[in-house]
Amino acid sequence: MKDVYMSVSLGNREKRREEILQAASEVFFEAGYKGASIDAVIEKVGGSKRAIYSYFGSKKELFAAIVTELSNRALAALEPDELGGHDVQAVLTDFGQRVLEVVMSPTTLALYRAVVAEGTRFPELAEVFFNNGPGRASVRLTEVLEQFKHKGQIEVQDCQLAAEYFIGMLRSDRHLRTTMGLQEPPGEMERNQMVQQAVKIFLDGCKTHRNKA
Amino acid sequence: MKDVYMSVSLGNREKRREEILQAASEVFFEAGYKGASIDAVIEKVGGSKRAIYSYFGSKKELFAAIVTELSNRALAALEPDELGGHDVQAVLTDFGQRVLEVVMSPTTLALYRAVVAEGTRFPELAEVFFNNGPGRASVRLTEVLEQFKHKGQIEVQDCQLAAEYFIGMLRSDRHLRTTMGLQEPPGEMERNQMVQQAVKIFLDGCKTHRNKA
DNA sequence: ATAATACGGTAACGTACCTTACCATTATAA
DNA sequence: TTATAATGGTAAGGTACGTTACCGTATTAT
Repeated sequence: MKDVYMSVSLGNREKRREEILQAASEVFFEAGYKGASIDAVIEKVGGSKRAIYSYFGSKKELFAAIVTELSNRALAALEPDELGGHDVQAVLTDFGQRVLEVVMSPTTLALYRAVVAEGTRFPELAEVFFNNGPGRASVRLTEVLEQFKHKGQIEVQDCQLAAEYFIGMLRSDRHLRTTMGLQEPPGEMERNQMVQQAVKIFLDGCKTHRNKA
Repeated sequence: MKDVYMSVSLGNREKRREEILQAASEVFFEAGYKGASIDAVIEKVGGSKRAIYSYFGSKKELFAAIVTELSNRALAALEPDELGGHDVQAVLTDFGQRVLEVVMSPTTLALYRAVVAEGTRFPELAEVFFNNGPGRASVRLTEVLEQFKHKGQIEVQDCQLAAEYFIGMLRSDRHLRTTMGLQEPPGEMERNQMVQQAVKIFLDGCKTHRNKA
């Protein structure tokens, strides 16, 4: 009996915590850290402030929980990096599509806004977000590029810089506009076009070549 | 006498307005829109709240004035686009250095943070910032690329996309880290390296070429 | 069934802050 | 010099919000 009650109790507790976190993230993402109020969270999820303060200790910790836990989930979508192909172009295309999908997802965009806004006041959160998201991606791509470099398929001075540049191309102004709410995130078709162009420039460059390899 | 008094009075008024704007921008950039208080501005610049409300009508308008006026100034540094060279590489390098200098300047970074943070709540400001800054840059670069394309010096499908990608490379993860306060802005030497690599990849690509043009 | 315990809701405390009404002080014109 | 207008400072109104104290309720073990 005890076990059952315990597990049910814990399950509910977990579930409730999750509900609060979800509602809170919506409020924080919409209003910003300072603009968000505990009352608004309660209005969304029901219950009382007392609950929030028992699950999370303070507004600050609630925000921290949102950023760290949502960052971890966003990371997950980028983690299963098989990338086992042998063709540079195919690997880059696949990787690019995945990056773009993650980066342009509403949750990631909201997280990005929040972290940029509060990064200077919550440096630990900025680090968590960066290491889980963009950092992880560029580290992984750097490794991949190193491999191709050793195999002689690409020529590049600094693989890390190159990796960051490839990802930077993908982000580009489109990400900026989307972040600022000036444009909707691209759909799958558009994302594919973006990736294709990026891969092409990244591999072949723009300069006119008389003798193609 | 009247003229003198008038001009002095107006000059002071302009000067005072500028002082308030300066102090206010520091406060807003440090604390964020919601976190900034008129009292904090007064503590920095002296005088009384009454003054702020007579120069600007409200907190919102004060913020709007900061974003629009500082955006305009940031633009100025990117405006004198001679770019008259005939060598693609030289033109891109020059352009890249200027972009990077502007983009990584403390003021631009602070503006960027503020606009990303509040963009969804102040869409007009996001538009002003974008059109004065990043938008202007990519429009200008697009024109330049079109020229080189017609001259046959570069091959590229979509010049606008290419332009955005070049600028995206320059921004890259470094801009992200700097924006979030995880890293200091690059110095001139580092910026030059960044530009150099970006130009190289943008023009030549990374793929190994057996027959160089 | 009853005592003990944890959980959740209400209400209040204290603070911070935008905004404005009111007053003093200074500048301007006759 | 004196009347008038405008500018700048003080203080208060009104609201919003993070946090916690207090109390009722439900849950658990004897």
